Amino acid sequence: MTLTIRSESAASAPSPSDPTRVAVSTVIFTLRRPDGCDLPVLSLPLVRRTRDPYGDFWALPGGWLDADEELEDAASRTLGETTGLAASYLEQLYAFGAIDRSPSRVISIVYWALLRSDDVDAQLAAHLAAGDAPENVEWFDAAHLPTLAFDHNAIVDYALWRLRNKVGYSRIAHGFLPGSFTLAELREVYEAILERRLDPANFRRQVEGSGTLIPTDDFRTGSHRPARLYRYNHDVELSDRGPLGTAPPASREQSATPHTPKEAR
Amino acid sequence: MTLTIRSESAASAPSPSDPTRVAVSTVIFTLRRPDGCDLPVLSLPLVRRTRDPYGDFWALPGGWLDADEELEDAASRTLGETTGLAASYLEQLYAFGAIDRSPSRVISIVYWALLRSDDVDAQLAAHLAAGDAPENVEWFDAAHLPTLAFDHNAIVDYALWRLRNKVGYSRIAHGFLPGSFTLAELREVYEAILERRLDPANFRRQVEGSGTLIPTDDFRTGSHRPARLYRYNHDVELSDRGPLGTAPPASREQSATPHTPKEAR
DNA sequence: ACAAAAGTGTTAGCAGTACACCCATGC
DNA sequence: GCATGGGTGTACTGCTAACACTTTTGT
Repeated sequence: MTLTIRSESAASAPSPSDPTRVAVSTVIFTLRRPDGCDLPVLSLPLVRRTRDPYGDFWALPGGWLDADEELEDAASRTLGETTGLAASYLEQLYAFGAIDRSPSRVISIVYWALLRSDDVDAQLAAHLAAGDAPENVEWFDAAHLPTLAFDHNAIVDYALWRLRNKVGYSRIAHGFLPGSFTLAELREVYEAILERRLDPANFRRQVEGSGTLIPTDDFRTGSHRPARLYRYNHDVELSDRGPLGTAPPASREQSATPHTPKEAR
Repeated sequence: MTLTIRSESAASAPSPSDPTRVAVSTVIFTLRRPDGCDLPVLSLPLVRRTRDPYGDFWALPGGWLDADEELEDAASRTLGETTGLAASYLEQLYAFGAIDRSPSRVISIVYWALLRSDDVDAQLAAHLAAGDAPENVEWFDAAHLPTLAFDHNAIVDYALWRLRNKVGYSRIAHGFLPGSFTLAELREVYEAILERRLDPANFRRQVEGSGTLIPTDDFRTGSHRPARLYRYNHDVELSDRGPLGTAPPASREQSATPHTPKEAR
């Protein structure tokens, strides 16, 4: 007698009444400088839920996965709908599917993203000027979140852990910055993420020696001695995500191109 | 005018005719010593598909996610159905959901697992003795796979990358070994995974200094000078998976407890 | 002139590597 | 005895942390 083993989708499909649904959510990080404070802090946008379950709770931006939509596109879409911006970095975080995380069975495929600080500031200023700020979206300090809907607190914790880890062996810190920046600005990003001061001298040597930065001929002036501006060297792509790194939709375009926010339907 | 932004499951559920289905597959690694060869090689079990799409192709073990089944349980279940064993290590790898990866939309949440070599050898010997070896399951050398069904070749590549990475900063190598083992056996595991020889002297110092091993009073005899047996120190759990590390089902029980393979239905 | 940030130099310590060497056992 | 793997000692190298120091600007 021999075993008969099933492989994926070899057997009949699940019954159509299967209530398992797939959602895509995104933990969106940026760095914001609180008025008066010297060090920027990690912030993320949250959406206030309008109905049960968890009505009135804050939740991660997200939505149901469209049948003909790539996972990463769904993350980009909801990110754009929430912030009106395009991410400078986007990566899958984890698939959360515990049975009890929602009254009905929901599999959430969660992404995490970075937004350039200047993009965010510009968008907020524009909303302020036009008076059309979305009223159910708010930016929160990542270190002081309220109780969120579902398991979203745990999800943010995990995303923070990944960010802090990844900043050590990859160059994602550039995701918060515009095309050119000073070493002090880059160091400030690292300090905000890692929550500790770094030696300017050693930081300079490390990052200069890594070959990931190209010095420009421009300088940032304004206070004290002018600082040279650098830009990211796109030639060196370290194998951050292994074989997945370059394979998926290489939408490594311009992060400066803001989405057109979809207005209320 | 204000934007109305949806958060996950705030809006109405997708139409019930939505054909998106969720599957769970697992890349299962073990180390097998090819007859005569001195160095063990990474191997994984594959399942031959019996129907289209990709009929007769080899594929990763997996199946549809049951509505009332945790993701990790689904991985354990199909792993047990395929091998008759329980994994010594199990972790989520990635959620693959490209639209064109299957004729119908399938989201595959893929796990990766380790099996103890001695468990696998015992199971194979038992099947040989009883003559009930499953005919549609076969072990393949991870370095020389045929063309697999769906995107499973890319998935295995990614799993291999994760394994090779993780062996550097965590102690998953023990997942291949029984409760007690010599340093040479542990080193052999590292050498097989990393595909390069390691200096025995330096390897000893590194692993002894890490505090992850506890020396026992037993020795492995048989050839030349007896070698001390060590066992894994379960007290030191390095934060492999961050906040997710200890939270999920802490089924860190005995890997020696083999599943009862479910026979053909 | 002075404060403050940009940028350079120097040193100590630590981890990884290479390799020479002794120890204990089976044959 | 001798081959073989177990186990120890030691020197070298490269990276990091710490910190003294020079340079260049705004005020």
